[in-house]
Amino acid sequence: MPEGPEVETVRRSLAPLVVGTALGRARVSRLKLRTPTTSRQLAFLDGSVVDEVGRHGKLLWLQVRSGGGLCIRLGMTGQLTVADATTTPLAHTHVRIALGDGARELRYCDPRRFGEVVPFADAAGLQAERQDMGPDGITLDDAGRAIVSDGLRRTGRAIKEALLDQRLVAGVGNIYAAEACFIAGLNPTRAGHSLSVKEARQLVAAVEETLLQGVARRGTSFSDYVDAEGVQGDNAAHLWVFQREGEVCRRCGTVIERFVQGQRSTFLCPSCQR
DNA sequence: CCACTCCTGCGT
DNA sequence: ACGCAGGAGTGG
Repeated sequence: MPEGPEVETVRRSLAPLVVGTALGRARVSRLKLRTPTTSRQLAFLDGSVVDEVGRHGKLLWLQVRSGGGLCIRLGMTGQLTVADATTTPLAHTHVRIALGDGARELRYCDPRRFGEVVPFADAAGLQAERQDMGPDGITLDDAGRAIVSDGLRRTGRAIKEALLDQRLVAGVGNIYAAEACFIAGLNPTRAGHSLSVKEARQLVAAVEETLLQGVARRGTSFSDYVDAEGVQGDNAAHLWVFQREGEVCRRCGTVIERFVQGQRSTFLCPSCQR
């Protein structure tokens, strides 16, 4: 569920709740996440103070003073929240880590268990988790923009599938890939190498625009997604095409179409997108 | 490149 | 009962 903007919203809402706070004991359920993690593996965090909450693409991490920490990938249904420790956790809460004096705790809930909570020992360990990711789409600089637009023009893949590849640009998922293609006026099935230089640049600009809009609206919530305080985002009401099959294009009035591309749903306006 | 897999839950 | 869901890896 969560893409870059949702993860960034979690990061921003989580940071003030945990930075400068000591982590306590971690409790992990027996049900396995995509990468299994045990309470034992998280024991080294007990007593360390959180220095930073970071993000690159859809990867989120908490770094403690020793330089170690915790990487979190939210998968499709992950929620990372801070809650009063006396409240009953949601079903499918797999990890609970006490905060400060223990009145509150950090909770990772993930019904489908496609996400993961993985410890890292030091800066090199964190770097290893970030290994194969391209530049972060929310914080692109000129060099990053060039890497992404050049990468698009070099691939024979369909542009929407290319945008979903985290090695090209990190943080774009199924919602924002479809939205970026709409904003750029490009059919998602266009091959990357069919793009002119200008079209590739427009697509990169559209990726940035849609991701930044998502952040500004605190994420897109259809069902599961909430920030660290349990608050939903407002972006769903502002989408151009995603999940709007059969509705009319907000720009031209043509009926939005849905089809399957790379085993994922894609949406487009057949008249705005060529 | 494609199909399939890991899971649960919800809407039709 | 079935199709579908915001992710990502694997194996053919």
